[in-house]
Amino acid sequence: MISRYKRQKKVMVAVDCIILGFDHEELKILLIQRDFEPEIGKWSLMGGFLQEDETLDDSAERVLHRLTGLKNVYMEQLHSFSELDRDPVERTISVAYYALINIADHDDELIRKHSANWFSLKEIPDLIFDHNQMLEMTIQHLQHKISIEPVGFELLPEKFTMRQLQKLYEAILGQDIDKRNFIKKINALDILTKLDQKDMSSSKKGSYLYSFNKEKYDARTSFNFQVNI
Amino acid sequence: MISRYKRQKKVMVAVDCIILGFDHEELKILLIQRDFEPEIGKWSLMGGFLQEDETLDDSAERVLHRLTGLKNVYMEQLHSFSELDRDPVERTISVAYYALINIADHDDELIRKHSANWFSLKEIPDLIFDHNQMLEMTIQHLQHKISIEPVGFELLPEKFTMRQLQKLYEAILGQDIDKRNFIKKINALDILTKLDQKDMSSSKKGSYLYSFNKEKYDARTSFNFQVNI
DNA sequence: TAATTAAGTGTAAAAAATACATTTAATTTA
DNA sequence: TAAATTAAATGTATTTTTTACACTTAATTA
Repeated sequence: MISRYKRQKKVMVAVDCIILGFDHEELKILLIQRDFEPEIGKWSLMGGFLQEDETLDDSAERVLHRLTGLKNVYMEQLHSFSELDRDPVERTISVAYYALINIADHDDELIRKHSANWFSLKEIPDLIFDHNQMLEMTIQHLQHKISIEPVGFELLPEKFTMRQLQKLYEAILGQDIDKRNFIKKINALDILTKLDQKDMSSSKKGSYLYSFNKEKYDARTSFNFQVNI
Repeated sequence: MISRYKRQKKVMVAVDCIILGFDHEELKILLIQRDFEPEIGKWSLMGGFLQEDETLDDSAERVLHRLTGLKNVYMEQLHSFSELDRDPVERTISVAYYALINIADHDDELIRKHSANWFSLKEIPDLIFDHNQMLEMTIQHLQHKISIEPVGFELLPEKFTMRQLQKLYEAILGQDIDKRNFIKKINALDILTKLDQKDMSSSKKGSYLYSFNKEKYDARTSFNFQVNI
């Protein structure tokens, strides 16, 4: 009976990474310019093929590491894409992952080597295959995810100002938020540590720096953005 | 350069279906007893291999149809599983889908033919491979999903009572809900049509039947269970 | 020392969530 | 035929959360 498997066709499996960062109060995505066919010269997500000795998670981490030099980054599987003609060369299904990184941490050298570039979400070029669709799905997912988990901090440096945090939420949600209500809500969550340091770069007065307090977060019984019926 | 693809190994891709129904105030899952190796005799999700001429969605629909006789059912991709040894016969990645069906609609004949059975979520047997994990992930996902989309109606007959709807929410969320508050909240959503008919099977007084009103739902600007920051 | 700039702060009103118990409509039983 | 039974149907007061909205503060620069 084990021979049943033998009769089945195998397919190519790729992994594509939606790598997001936050810079100058904007969400940005890291794209590479392809130096190989098909679609040479066009912009694309960083991707790679699933190897025999790795899981999809492994594979996505490998792809991310190759472009950014980063490991142990927040990364999640998004969705698998399988339209028959999505890749014109050969039937390939692609499993998309998204990564949230502190944009300051990436390796500039590697990015240059891959002809990669950070793009603001407002000026995304035409990407190859179904990569625009993957990006759109990621943003939708992230808008939702941020209301149920504090994933935003993955995109910030360890120390950040309230303004930075608010601008990040605004960038992800695509809408302005009232400053006083935002601070009230964040404080109510009780997941930040207010530091004694100030960031002096943005104003004369300076603004206090905060850090995400994982202990406080883990101590919560629930993350209070959730919905009740 | 196109030859790059040629050097890549292909893998087996399977699709597994988590088929959920609602009966006797309980969430149930449809499992099959395997009549082939490996793990012959053990309970398992219904699955199949991705064919060359179909997308993953197509494949999942085919698998669902083979076991239930149903088409055009609510079904969504859940997650792709890829542990190296998840299938002992051969490296196989599996893309899990979940389907929500009206349990009365399935084809009994087909179910018998596949030695399939409905199991209450409280008495799930040990399943093959990582199928228990797939089921757990589905339930978690569904608990979340139901707070942002009215997917529950997929599990009910076209006409249902408020009590049925409440018991369904309770079954999915795993907690009791106050009857008055539940009705208040559902009515506030304004997505039901109250029918003139009563269901007389459950009480002497009878209880009014309702149907999901898709027009009303689509007319909403937002589904009000969502979260704000 | 006056002007500038972003940071930091509070309150009142509205909306939503929660806790909670009695009445109603029909059938069954005495 | 009256009384008992059963599940359906319904409302209100309290608490919590969300929203709208504008002035003061702390430092630097002119």
